[in-house]
Amino acid sequence: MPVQRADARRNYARLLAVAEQEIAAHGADASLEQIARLAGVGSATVRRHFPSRHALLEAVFRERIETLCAHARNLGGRADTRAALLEWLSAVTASAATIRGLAIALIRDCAADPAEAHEHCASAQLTEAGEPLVRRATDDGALTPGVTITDLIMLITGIALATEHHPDPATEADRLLALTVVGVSPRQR
Amino acid sequence: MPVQRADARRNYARLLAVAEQEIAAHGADASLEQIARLAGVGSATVRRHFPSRHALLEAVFRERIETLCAHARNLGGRADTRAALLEWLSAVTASAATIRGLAIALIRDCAADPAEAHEHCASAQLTEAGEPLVRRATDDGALTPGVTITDLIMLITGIALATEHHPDPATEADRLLALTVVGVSPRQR
DNA sequence: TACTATACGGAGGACCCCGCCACTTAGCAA
DNA sequence: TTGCTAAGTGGCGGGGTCCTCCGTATAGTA
Repeated sequence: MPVQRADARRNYARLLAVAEQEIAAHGADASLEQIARLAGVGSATVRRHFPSRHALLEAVFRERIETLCAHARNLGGRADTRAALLEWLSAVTASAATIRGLAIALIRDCAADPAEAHEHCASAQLTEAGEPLVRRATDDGALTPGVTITDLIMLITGIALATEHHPDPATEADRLLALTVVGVSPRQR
Repeated sequence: MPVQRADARRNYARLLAVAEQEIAAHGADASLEQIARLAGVGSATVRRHFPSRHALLEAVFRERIETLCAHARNLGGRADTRAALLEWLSAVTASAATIRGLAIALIRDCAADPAEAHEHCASAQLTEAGEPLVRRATDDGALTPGVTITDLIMLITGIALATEHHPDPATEADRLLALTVVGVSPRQR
């Protein structure tokens, strides 16, 4: 198969740039039509490059997801496994709460079209990257047994969604994450 | 002002019944047009009785919200303030996770049209009803100081949203709530 | 330069939300 | 019972989106 044509690549890049702005401005259900208009292409071209809205979201957030995964890998060597996990969770929360549409993309692709790129979708990538941190923390006794990386990511995306309409999503999300980590009940002895 | 006309009341009731089914079937953004069609009325009639989609959601979930509020009041006399609060939180979680659209309605009306019935919207009602439970638990030292009823409701709606696409939302949501209450880290010491 | 697969844009159908306006009808009064 | 009137209704048109299909332009190659 020959490589993509030059104009196709150009359009792809322009769409991605425009989409990022539009999603930041209007959330995960920004108008695809509007994105096409701003990028100066026909609406069919959008659908050609991104078959589904979800595909577009994944593409827009890919870099950020990869950064988070790299962050997790970097933390893999830390001696303090609990601190490492918490730092990463905090970073993920910050991204999910700050970048509009990311949280929705994360929950949606759990239940996206089945058998459709289910290996390297955003949430799967995060799960895979975070899993070692969770495992090490659990082995150290720094994490309640039974808590999975999936649980943690679900909690984070939930927090991000719930704080989306808050005046200051980032700090509120971080607060809620802290509560979740420590627990809502005080240490009883 | 004269009371509503009989036909208006009839249409209202039919719309409410149809809307409940449609929202259960298709989520919070079910088609208003379709609801009108199924109820056998014009689409304008829907908008007349429910000026906004959010108004419709509130109306559909009102009974359930009131039940939850009553539940909270009933628990107000319990000696074990911690158990009372937890029971109520669990009940709210179950509703939010089970009844499709409820969680979305709850977060949306936090940031709904400002100055618009902000007193008796669903989330405000829940907040008001749950507040005494939280206060009593805090006074008893059964709740980490600084945790507010708003925090708890946000966490719950977040959990409900995040588990929406799970095969078994109710149990998963309850699991996550339990984690949140206890905290993700094991008791140290 | 000529050809062809690749990529494109726009038209058209289906759906939805929304506001407007002429018409129907419930409920009251004579 | 009969009329009246305002509350209530339904449908239409405008504007928007998503999505598919198809004729056309063009990048890359021979």
